[in-house]
Amino acid sequence: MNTQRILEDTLRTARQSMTTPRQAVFDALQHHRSLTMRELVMACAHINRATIYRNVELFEQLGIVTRIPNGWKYRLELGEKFLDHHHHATCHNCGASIALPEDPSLELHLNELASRKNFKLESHQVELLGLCYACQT
Amino acid sequence: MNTQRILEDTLRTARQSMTTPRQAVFDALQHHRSLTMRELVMACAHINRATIYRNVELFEQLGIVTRIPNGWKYRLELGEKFLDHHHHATCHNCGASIALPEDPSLELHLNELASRKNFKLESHQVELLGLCYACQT
DNA sequence: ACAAAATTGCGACATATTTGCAAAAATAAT
DNA sequence: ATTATTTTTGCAAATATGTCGCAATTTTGT
Repeated sequence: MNTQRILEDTLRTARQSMTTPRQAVFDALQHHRSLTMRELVMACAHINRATIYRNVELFEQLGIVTRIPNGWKYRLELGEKFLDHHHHATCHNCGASIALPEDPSLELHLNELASRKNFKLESHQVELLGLCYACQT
Repeated sequence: MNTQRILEDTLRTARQSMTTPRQAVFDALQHHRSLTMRELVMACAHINRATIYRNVELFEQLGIVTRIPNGWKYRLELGEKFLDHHHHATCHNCGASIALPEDPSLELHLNELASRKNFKLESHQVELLGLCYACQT
């Protein structure tokens, strides 16, 4: 099933309208792997900033978009409906955000950690911080 | 060794002065387990906001303070000089930040994940998101 | 107690995010 | 296809968060 279809279905199911700004936000994220809020606003020229913020929040609730930690800020990425679950490493020299391969055993591990505290796990974030290969010279 | 002593030694070793604002920031964090920046500013009444920001940054570099992820924001906590390394779960109903027990095998796991990508790991953040026990009713 | 060095407070600025509300667009009904 | 209803947008202003230069104050080393 193509991504456009998933987007439309997700919105319809949640009884939300499909609008030009929403399409623009989605397109920008689809074309750029990940963006900061600022970059997203620039990528969606002509669309009001407040509208973008509101739609990012909506998309996050619907699982269309995920905020990934990046230092003490965050970046935006399409959610698991579109991209496989994964984590990121942030290079604190060049700032790059590197996608890490899926690791099922890590997921199991976190599930177990949560259940030991009677915590009902719904999602999680892992961020590795250090130096990417290129910056290790 | 008591915490006050560790604080003073850490500052002295780094050739930084011990001042009233720095003591206040440290005390606030020691008494409240974790605080948002806003809460810290309120807890340190009479101390200038810019000074608090500057000292938090200094403390972070010296390992006195750590920023822990809390949704897409962060909270401040004393660092590993004072508290054992641990992660947190955030309840997205009541907002509570729950400290999780140390888990050495999780640490190993993350080290391995990093080395598979030739990434030089210096630190990491793990945040579980979901419902705390009290909010699961 | 003194001089040198480090730190603070202030006020202004920059950036990020949120809000109320009237206008515009999308959806549902006819 | 047009109209009525509901949702969403744009705007402008408010709030929040973080940063900066610099003179005044505090701390440190002698």
